[in-house]
Amino acid sequence: MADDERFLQSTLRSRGYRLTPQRELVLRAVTELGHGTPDEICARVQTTAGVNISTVYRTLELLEEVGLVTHTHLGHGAPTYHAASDENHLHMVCRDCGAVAETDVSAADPLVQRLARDHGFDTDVAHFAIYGRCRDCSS
Amino acid sequence: MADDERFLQSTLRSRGYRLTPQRELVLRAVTELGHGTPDEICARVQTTAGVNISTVYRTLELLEEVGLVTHTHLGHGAPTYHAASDENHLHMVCRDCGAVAETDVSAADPLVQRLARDHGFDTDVAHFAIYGRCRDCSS
DNA sequence: ATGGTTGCAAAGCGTTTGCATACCG
DNA sequence: CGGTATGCAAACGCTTTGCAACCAT
Repeated sequence: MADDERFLQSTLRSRGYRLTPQRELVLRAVTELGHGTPDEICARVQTTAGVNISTVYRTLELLEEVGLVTHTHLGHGAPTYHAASDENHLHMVCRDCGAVAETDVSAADPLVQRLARDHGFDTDVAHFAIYGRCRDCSS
Repeated sequence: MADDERFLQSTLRSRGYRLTPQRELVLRAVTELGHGTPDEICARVQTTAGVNISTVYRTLELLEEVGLVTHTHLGHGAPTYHAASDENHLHMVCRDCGAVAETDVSAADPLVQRLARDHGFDTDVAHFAIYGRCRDCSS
């Protein structure tokens, strides 16, 4: 049994969940893709095995609950999932061309600190994208 | 003819659009509500007249294009529209209890300036909510 | 009169759910 | 074996679209 399979199993079982082939496949797809919508993740899994889209949704929710994946909203469409092991980054989405750029979460440190101080709010900066106009579309 | 009706008419006509009763009604509903989803705006309009939900969607898109309304994503559900004349504010959404609090956009000034300097990115901070955990749910 | 605008109904996308079957532990 | 997890299909919430009738200019 591979190390990460064992890790996944213990993570799941400690919360009363079971290790299934589907759950391994979905987690592997997310990790390999880097990021993807439920649909993209499902498509990726289909290249090697059959997993139903409902199962992908249920599995992503479960993997998020146990802390192995997270999701981000880049716009009105489907959210993007990525492995929690991925370093956290901010997504900048251009309102005009739709381009998505990334930057370090530390750029938001002053905002995070201010919301903590003024409102006791514990911010997850990466959950929503930053919206605006990119350099190219500003000119 | 009322002043704001005249203003709406000139705003629309200068771009080749027409002034219709539906457009007046939708704009008034947004202004009076302060903020609302397309559905809520439609319901508000229904109290005085019949406007189809498709027309509400089309009208909100048009009013946004001409700069009279804007919308914000507070979560996975329907976006929230508000009159552009409303002062801009940030929405903080609690991941646990769902509470929505507001704060001034200036809280994000350092972030906005940094993205402008480092990436030439012109940020619309209010378009997406700030996600996290509120004071009550943090304890 | 002419072309933008509306209402309606149907289709669309992304997601959730009920239920019988399958299979993990 | 007991109960969780899956696949399937149907329903769901929100939004867009095609089209004929309507109406602002």
